[in-house]
Amino acid sequence: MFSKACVYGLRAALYVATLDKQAFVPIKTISDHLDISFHFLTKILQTLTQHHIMLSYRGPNGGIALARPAEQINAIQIVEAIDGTRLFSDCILDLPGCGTQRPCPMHEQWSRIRSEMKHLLETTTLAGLSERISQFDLRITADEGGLNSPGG
Amino acid sequence: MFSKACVYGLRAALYVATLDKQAFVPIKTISDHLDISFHFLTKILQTLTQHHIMLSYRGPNGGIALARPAEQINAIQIVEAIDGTRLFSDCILDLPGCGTQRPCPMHEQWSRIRSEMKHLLETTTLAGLSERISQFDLRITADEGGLNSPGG
DNA sequence: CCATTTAAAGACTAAATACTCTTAAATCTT
DNA sequence: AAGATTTAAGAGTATTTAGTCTTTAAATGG
Repeated sequence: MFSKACVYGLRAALYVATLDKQAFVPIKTISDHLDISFHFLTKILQTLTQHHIMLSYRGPNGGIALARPAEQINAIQIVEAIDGTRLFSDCILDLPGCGTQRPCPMHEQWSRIRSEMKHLLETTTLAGLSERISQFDLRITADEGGLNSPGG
Repeated sequence: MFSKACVYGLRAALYVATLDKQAFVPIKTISDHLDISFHFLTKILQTLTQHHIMLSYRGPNGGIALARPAEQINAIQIVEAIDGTRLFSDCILDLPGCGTQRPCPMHEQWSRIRSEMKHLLETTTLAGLSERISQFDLRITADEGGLNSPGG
């Protein structure tokens, strides 16, 4: 579905959102918590800062932070920054120029699914996800329990 | 979304369905029409014959054919044969064991989309697609017009 | 100014995907 | 039996994605 980089980007951004601090969070802290390769995550977050979704700051007390309130960052911004927009535009049979003018036989049906997928990602904000996490003790790590569990 | 192999497999199976013949169609014919690498397509169709979705026959007048009526082959059978079932089971945040028991914060919403996607592929038969193609002169090739256009 | 902490940048390696090529095996025609 | 046609099988190559490692640059604190 999404690339690994995209999934890691989503998880990392969401993790920062759950901390709900003004301070910069070191990437090492995030990579440790989410069990993602530090160097790989650094690259992914570089992309997000280049797309003005996150801010970075070097040196002691540096790290990364959300570029704006979590209410104003939605999943699709992250997905499109990392994986591009092709997922939401390409024909499922990969035919160039497929559209209402010259549709493939699955165009109509697939467009519907794609729109719903896009709509979901557009209406899913980091704030919403973060709230859901704290409310139901959901998890964004690969470990056993929720964020508030021992070890989490 | 789907791998190239999967997309080619779908296109090839659909192409065979549109021919609506009992005869075996040489893979070369299909690869020429759909502009897919012959050797690559051969491998993909091998997978489909191994999954009993298509039949193959060697030698002159040989080729491949649908293993059963086009009404009984749906898109999901082809997708799962080539790309596996992970697309319809994996967590969107790639968390192991994500499910109703230990959901990730997107689990509920994503499951809905995934179900719709799966349902669409389950109810999309080669017969249905084939009918749509002939009815509206839709295309499964990368060329300009529909199947009945000059050159098609 | 120097050591330390942090991200940025870029080269490098590994694995997965997307092909290509060669040989073998089955089948048909003559 | 010989030769042509076709898929099967498997090795080989290319490209993309994933991940590692090293060096550089920015910022802080002493």
